[in-house]
Amino acid sequence: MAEIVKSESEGRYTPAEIEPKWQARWDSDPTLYAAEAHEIGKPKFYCIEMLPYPSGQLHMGHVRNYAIGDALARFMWMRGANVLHPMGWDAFGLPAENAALKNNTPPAEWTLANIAAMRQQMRRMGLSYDWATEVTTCLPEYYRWNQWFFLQMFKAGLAYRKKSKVNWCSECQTVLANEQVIDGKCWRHDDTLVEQRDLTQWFLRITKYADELQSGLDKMEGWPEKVRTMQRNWIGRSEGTLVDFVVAASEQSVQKIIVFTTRVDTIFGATSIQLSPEHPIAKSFAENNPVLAGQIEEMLAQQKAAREAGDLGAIEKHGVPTGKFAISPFNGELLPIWVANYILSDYGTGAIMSVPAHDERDFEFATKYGLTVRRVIAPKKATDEAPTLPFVEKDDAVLVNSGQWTGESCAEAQKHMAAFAKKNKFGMATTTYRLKDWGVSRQRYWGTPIPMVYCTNGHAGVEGNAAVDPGGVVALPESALPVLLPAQVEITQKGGSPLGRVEDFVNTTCPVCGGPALRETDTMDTFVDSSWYFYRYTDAKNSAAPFDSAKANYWFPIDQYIGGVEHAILHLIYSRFWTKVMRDLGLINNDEPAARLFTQGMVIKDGAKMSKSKGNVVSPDLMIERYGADATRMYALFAAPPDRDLEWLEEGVGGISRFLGRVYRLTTKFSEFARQQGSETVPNAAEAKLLRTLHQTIAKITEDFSGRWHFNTSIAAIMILVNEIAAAETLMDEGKISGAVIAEIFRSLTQLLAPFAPFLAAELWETVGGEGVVFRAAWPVANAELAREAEMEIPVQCNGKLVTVISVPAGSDSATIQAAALADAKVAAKMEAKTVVKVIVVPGKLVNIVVK
RNA sequence: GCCCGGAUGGUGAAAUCGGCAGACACAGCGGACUUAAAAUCCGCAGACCGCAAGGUCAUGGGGGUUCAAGUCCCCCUCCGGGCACCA
Repeated sequence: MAEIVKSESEGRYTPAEIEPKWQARWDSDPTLYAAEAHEIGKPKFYCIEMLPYPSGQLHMGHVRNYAIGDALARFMWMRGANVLHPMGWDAFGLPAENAALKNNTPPAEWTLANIAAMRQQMRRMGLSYDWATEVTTCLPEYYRWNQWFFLQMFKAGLAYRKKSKVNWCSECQTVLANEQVIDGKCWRHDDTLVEQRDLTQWFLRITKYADELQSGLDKMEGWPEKVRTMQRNWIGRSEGTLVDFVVAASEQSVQKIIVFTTRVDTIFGATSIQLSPEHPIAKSFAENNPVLAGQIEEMLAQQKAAREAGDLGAIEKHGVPTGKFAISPFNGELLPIWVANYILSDYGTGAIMSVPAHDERDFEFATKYGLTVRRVIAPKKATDEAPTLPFVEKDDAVLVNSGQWTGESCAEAQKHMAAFAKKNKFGMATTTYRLKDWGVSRQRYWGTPIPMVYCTNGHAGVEGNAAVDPGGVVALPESALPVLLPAQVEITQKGGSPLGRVEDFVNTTCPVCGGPALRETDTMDTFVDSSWYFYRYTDAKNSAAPFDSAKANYWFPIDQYIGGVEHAILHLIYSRFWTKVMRDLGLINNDEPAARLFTQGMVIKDGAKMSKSKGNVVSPDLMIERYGADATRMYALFAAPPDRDLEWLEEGVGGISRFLGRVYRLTTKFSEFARQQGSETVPNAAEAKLLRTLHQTIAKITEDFSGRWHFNTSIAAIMILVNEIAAAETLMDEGKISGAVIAEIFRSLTQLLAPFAPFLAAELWETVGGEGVVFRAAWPVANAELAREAEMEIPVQCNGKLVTVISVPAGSDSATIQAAALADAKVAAKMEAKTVVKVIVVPGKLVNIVVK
């Protein structure tokens, strides 16, 4: 064996030198992180982290998100997959306009400068993105396809205009989608109450897919249950029955009140009909009844106020009788018609049947106004006392006092009664949703122009408000795309769409008649941009189509999508919708965008989410400067499992940095041996021990990547390995560990580190003489034989309490273990003067001796 | 109100299938090296009692199942998140 050359002058670990060196090398090789041709025959792996808004600065939440995705992408490369790992910029949005106001910089300039800065930060982090596929949503080469999709949806009847109540944020000076209103406040301004305004706006018909969006969730096993639950709640599917109640003695034509109920089985217990104050029939009753009209106005005002306060539930229930009656089609009974402030016009039909005996709210209301309460549901098992009202159970309950349905279970009766209603043409089973169509118009500048014009010649058949809509709505032909966003725009907070003040933009010609026309001056919600961006990654330079279907079909669905849970309702529902639309347009084959979704936890400092307002922001740049990118990202993976919140402790980053320094020192010190291709010999005890830990570590990390993603324990395992190598340092110095073993240990260690600390791994791979790029070197395979322990430590308990730990040869059977346990001196002492009742031996785990 | 998470040392956490609770770190304490400090290395460390050997108590609380419970079952508390007069 060669003499060990000790190098006491080995260099210190200096990430500030190592990292820029490798960063420059990687930058100069555009193929390094590029996906390969589809024909390559490798399994594909599409790994994406959610694209950031280019605010100008990466924050720790980004670092954590990208550290997870980057580790996975690198691991998959090392496992031989064809990996697509792209990055892009969600570049339209209000902050650019705010910055423009503040700094007098055009939004485009501000945004592109931020992108350049953040791209550089990402490089500094050592993230493995294929920049050739970069997507920037504010560039015409991208947003022209938003416009193209909008035209396809318009043609398909999925994009339409309507006047309706919309959410208005006075701070943003724009309309918000329902999904952007959080507890009655703006998603960007949590101190700004959202107002309700009547405006004519563009909507996308997401409700057409409500059923599929809901049912698809059941099959999405690769998504967190939490996200699926949130989406289920949001879509709010509800199965029930529509029932027509005819207004008795209608003077004019027959008036029908259509009621939606999920409990048609309780209909014999209905003792009144309650209308929403906006209900057309309520309004018709008010026409000749000024008192009622005034009361309805009051209730409308209450609802508006409550809606804006974000707490509809807080309204005190209040109603007024109209003096009119409706006929129950099931028993011909006359029910008084009321108008009530707790009935919402935008859910169900805006009218309910009130069943006080079997509904909490109806009971409260009936009690307040002294309305009749009639019991029509009873527990299946008769009890001495009737249950207290309201009795809302429907399982193990049956109908009473309900005509021919008396005695049926609630579930049976619901089916039979809906069928009866349908047969007799006064109702039917139906499904309603809480989900509303997606309002996409924004009265802002920095977004995708909507490719529609209004012809001043007013083509026939188009409805519209003349003030807003001077003429007919005309879609531009595809050849007119892109509708470019004008560069010179005065940004003010004055309200109204900024584009409306750009005359060159507004005035155009009608593509149908050639006459003068006005352009739509609203822009699209930025969530349109992010609804399909990951398809564009697969063919980012395509100027003839949003993407090539063959390419998208190769890569989709996304194998792993990683991001924050804050997008559970917004981006993650919109992009599922967009996927289904694209599928129905024949562009793609997949029904869902992502096979697996992972939502990482937040980064916390001093017990609160990092934010400027709390002053607890830690800058990634500062961490990189002090400890290096490797230590920074490795800490983000080490400090907590990825799905939990992570407390940022700078001392912890220092600890990781020291650990990496130890790895660096040991590896460089023994690099001469690591370069040797030693011949296989039978390992001695110390060698076997090192190899055992190594192969256990390989097995553990490989498993962590494929299942639990608990990278904190993966990194802990690497630390254990390094601690053991350090403990064997003297033996290595003395030549008692063969060069072949040293080579295997250090090479594998370098590879195990590669997904977590890529800069150091690249440096050490060179040091140990590894061939090619470490991120493409085949991931080490755990050798079960080498990983096996020779001896097993078996705890011995007496009545469940630990007495001692014995050591037996690995693989010993129960009898051997039991004999060894009973032979132990400490065990014998414990059992003195006692009777052994039972001995439990779990091979490989423990022995428990039960004594009396 | 309904639905999803979560609660383990001074701190972040580990225990993957019911089998030694606290791996791996951070902070702390002690020591080596140093004129000194930093860096590095070695060691100690759940709480309580005890000089020690050792013992007792401990995974938010209370019950239960089991030879054995952080882990399973029942009830409760607190924290985070989602939905909510949704008929």
